Amino acid sequence: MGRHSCCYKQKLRKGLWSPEEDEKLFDHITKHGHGCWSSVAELAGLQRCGKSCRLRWINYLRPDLKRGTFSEEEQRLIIDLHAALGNRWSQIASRLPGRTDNEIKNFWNSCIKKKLRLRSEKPPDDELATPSSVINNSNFDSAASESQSSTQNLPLWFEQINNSNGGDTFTPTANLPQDPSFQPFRDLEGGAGTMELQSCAPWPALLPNEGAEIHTGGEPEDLKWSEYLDGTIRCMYGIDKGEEQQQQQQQLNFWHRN
DNA sequence: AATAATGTCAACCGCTAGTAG
DNA sequence: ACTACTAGCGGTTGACATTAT
Repeated sequence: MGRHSCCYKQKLRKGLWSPEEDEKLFDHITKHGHGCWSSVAELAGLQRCGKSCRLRWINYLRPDLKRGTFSEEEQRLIIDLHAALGNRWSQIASRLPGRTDNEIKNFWNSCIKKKLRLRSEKPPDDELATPSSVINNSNFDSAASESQSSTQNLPLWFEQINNSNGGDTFTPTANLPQDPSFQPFRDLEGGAGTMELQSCAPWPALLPNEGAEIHTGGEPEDLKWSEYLDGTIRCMYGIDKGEEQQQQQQQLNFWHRN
């Protein structure tokens, strides 16, 4: 299977949509529906490929879209859903009416990524840093079950960063590493593409699976943020590949019942 | 005020899955 | 079974806006 055929077509417009193009597309779809996307552009009198029209409709023109920043409730939901589903943005978006997968993905990659980065880069306050021995599974069990079963509470690490305004007033409260050169992942000897989540990782307040292996499929320096976060969250919540589908199904069943 | 650095977000790219012929 | 095509997805890019120096 090759590329989408429209990619080969010449003289099609790319880049930002003009108000006139938006109007043409909106008018056409509200009157006739989109039908086959590849024919929408032509029928609407647009020099665009069908793929571009579809994206513009889904991400911007759809009348049921919600605008503006994410509410706290939505943020909670995104974090919970990402913990359960990983980078399945479309599935996450399907649980947030009026929000698009693109929007959620952008939110995650800018806002939450930044918060995590801040968290991992801030040197710990000596009096607040807690040795890894404080971490224990009983702490995690209650927090993890709370996080997974409820959308009422943000994970502690997120609350801490969120409340810090991302500025100089940041005051970590739990489990930060003493060593500023601390790296959350370390190589396992002889295991290419395999890393271990260090104890006392800088972002979560509680770690369930200290020492759990994370298979990244690449060298540490090649680790992408999505993999980094996904691996982190899997480790935090004790989600292994085998159980993941089952958990996802249970979660979906729960949602469908409610 | 000018420039650089950083953040945000719309849009594109490349891929897979599904489907019709 | 195979091919051609579309829909949809997640990753990435790049233009523009904002903030820092």
